[in-house]
Amino acid sequence: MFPQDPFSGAPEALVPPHAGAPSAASPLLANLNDEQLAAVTLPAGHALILAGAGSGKTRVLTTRIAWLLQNGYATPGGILAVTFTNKAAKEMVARLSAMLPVNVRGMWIGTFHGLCNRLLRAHHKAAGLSQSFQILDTQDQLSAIKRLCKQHNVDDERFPPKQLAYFIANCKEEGMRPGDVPTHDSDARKKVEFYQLYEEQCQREGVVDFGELMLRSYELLRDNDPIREHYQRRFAHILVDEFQDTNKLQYAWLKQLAGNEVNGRFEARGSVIAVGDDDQSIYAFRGARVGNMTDFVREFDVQRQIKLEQNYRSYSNILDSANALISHNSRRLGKNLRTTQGAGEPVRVYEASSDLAEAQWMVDEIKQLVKSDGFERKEIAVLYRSNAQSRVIESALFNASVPYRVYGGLRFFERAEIKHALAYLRLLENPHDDTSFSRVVNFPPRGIGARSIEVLQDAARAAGCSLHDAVSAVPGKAGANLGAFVAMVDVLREQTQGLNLRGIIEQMLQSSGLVEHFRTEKEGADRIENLQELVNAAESFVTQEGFGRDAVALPLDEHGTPLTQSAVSQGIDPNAPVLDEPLKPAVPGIVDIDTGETLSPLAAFLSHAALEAGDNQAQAGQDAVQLMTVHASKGLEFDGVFIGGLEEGLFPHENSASDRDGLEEERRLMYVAITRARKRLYLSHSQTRMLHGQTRSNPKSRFFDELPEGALKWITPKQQGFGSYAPNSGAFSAYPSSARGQFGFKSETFASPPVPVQKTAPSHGLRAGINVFHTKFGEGKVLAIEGTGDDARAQVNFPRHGTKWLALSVAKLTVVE
DNA sequence: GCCCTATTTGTTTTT
DNA sequence: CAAATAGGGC
Repeated sequence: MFPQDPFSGAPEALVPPHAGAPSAASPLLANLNDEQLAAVTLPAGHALILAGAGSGKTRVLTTRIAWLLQNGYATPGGILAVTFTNKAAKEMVARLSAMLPVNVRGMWIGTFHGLCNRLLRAHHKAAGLSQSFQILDTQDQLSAIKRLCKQHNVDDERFPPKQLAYFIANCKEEGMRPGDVPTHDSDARKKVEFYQLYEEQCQREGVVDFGELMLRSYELLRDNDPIREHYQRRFAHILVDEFQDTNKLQYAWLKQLAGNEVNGRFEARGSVIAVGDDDQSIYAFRGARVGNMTDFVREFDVQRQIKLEQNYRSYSNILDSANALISHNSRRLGKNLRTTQGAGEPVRVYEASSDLAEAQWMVDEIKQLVKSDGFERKEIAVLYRSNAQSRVIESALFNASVPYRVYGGLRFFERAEIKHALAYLRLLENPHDDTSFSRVVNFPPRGIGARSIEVLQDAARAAGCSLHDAVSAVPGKAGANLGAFVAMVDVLREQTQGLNLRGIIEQMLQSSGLVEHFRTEKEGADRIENLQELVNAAESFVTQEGFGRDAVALPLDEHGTPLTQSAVSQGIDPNAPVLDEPLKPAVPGIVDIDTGETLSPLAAFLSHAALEAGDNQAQAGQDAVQLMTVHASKGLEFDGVFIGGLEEGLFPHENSASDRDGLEEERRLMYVAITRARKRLYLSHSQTRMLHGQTRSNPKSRFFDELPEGALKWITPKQQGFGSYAPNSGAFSAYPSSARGQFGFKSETFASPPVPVQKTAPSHGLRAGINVFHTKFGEGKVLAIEGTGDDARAQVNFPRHGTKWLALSVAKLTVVE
């Protein structure tokens, strides 16, 4: 029944006797349906769980882990759970700790890249890396590539840096080193050559990109028998979330952890449970391979497949629509969602005359939902295929004074000032990180221009060393300036020895001159605020998230002695599992459980910053309508969902509609969008749409033809002369009577339709400190005013777009009270 | 070395 | 239409 010895270290008797037949009624298993119960209590062995949208996938995954622990089938150290996003990983940890009083830190729960990072830090020598290697994010990678292009005079007409970055990432996802890439033509040869150069540069600088993180740890496992054996023995239970999104390399990585290839046949040791939904695979465009699901079944000789088809989310009109739509895809694993909820409201479909009218219709319906049906605004989402569509909707929502929140955009650790600060910190850890060096060598400006840097780069290349080491070879004034910079960083490194993370960052902010620089710069106020926020982020990283899942920071008893896991458990819950794993005492710094090697708090924080870009800080927490792309909505659910722009060329998108695979992915995307809705679903398309500055008119999406007529209700637009829905007829000049005022008018005067652009504003009513709204940038705070009349300019800080100078004669600014 | 203007180029996105 | 970038001028 159990082909391998899956519960390594556990006596055979502990293996549960049957699937789906738990012995005792455990509170853990309460309220699970049969399918879910079967999945949670699967016996040892590999399994594929096809989890439809809204079928309680995360719950099954976490309950499975808790069940294994509680019944002693596994110890925390024996569990590896891998997800794609930090959000999903966090969610899993949170739910798990709510279920069990177990120290979740012993478990390896995280993203693919997070776990790879952990693996590489623990075994950096075997992986050929320094322990303090830095992680390049996409931005860093691109600038590293641009630097390399310049150095080698690569023709960026023929080989745009972006394309090279894409090429390299692709090769790595396919598991190919430069030597493995086929070179048919001279272009391919050139690219591979460049790939090789890039690899050498990264190795020299001690940095790895995201793809490298995966590939390097894959190779580590593949080529190092003792390490692979160790982890294979250790991780008796491997659980993979969103399996349909794994790429080739990630699957290969999992196989390394799960077992060995013997005579061309894969023999697994541990027990792998893959959870996924082929119908929700929407990332093929970046290398995800749905085919991994069928490969998994074949190569792991999967005996058990469970389909979770019971949907707990949506009414049947919504679900029927989703089912009908997705049935038009070929090559599915086959799955049909069902619900016990009633039909619910029909799916409303609206045909608008223009994108403006469409947005206005959405706003009207949203207001209706909130007012008459008692929907919370944050339970209503507007989904669209591409980000460009959000603008009209934002503006319509704004004009109707409906609070909203847009997802997507710059995230915290991606902000320029934060990246500068991080670059300084990285130089403390690793002076040879040339990407970081280049980023801050002249920021704040210290008279080191492009010319000086060129000389330095030539010197570095000639000597085959890092920019840092080449500084002494640069003569003259340029050399002196460079020397001063390097000396500053070196002094800073000395000064911060022994300081805690907070101290290090604060000292860095001073010594680097960053704070000083932004203080003198007019737009600097909020940047300084962000830098302060970085200190806070570091602080909370150290304390609460506490070296987080990586640390062995144990709760202490009253004598300050670390508690063992079983003591912790017993102290909290008499029914808790007894897990007598010996634990190491809490130490400052991260202790890898296996190697005992420590990583400095700073190094840990830096990888955290690279691996988790942070939230895009929009005004969170408010009861606001949620705007996002369909991609971003995956995994979320809302009471009411609007899907706009359902036109040929847009959704399905023209760039994807040419081949069948592309079209099927678009259809899955639509499927994901539909299944986000719990109670109400609204679909719309428009006869005309502004795109790239041109009005285009596209026929309505073919997806409409694939939905069941019976579940739909077509709404004919109201007959309207120059009515409120006609474009440019005033739909957007009706300013709200509530909290906002048109710029240049006193708040009482809104009712009269103001013109969006106020040419002359003798007393414009703007002053530093008040909040304004801009149709593009959203809400922001006025920092300064300059000039008068037509020349008047205002400096405004927008949370999502940074600080801008806006000419008041041009910018559409509205005062927010 | 910085700032301003002309040109270009427009999916989806996480790590 | 509008953001990002490249190149020219100071």
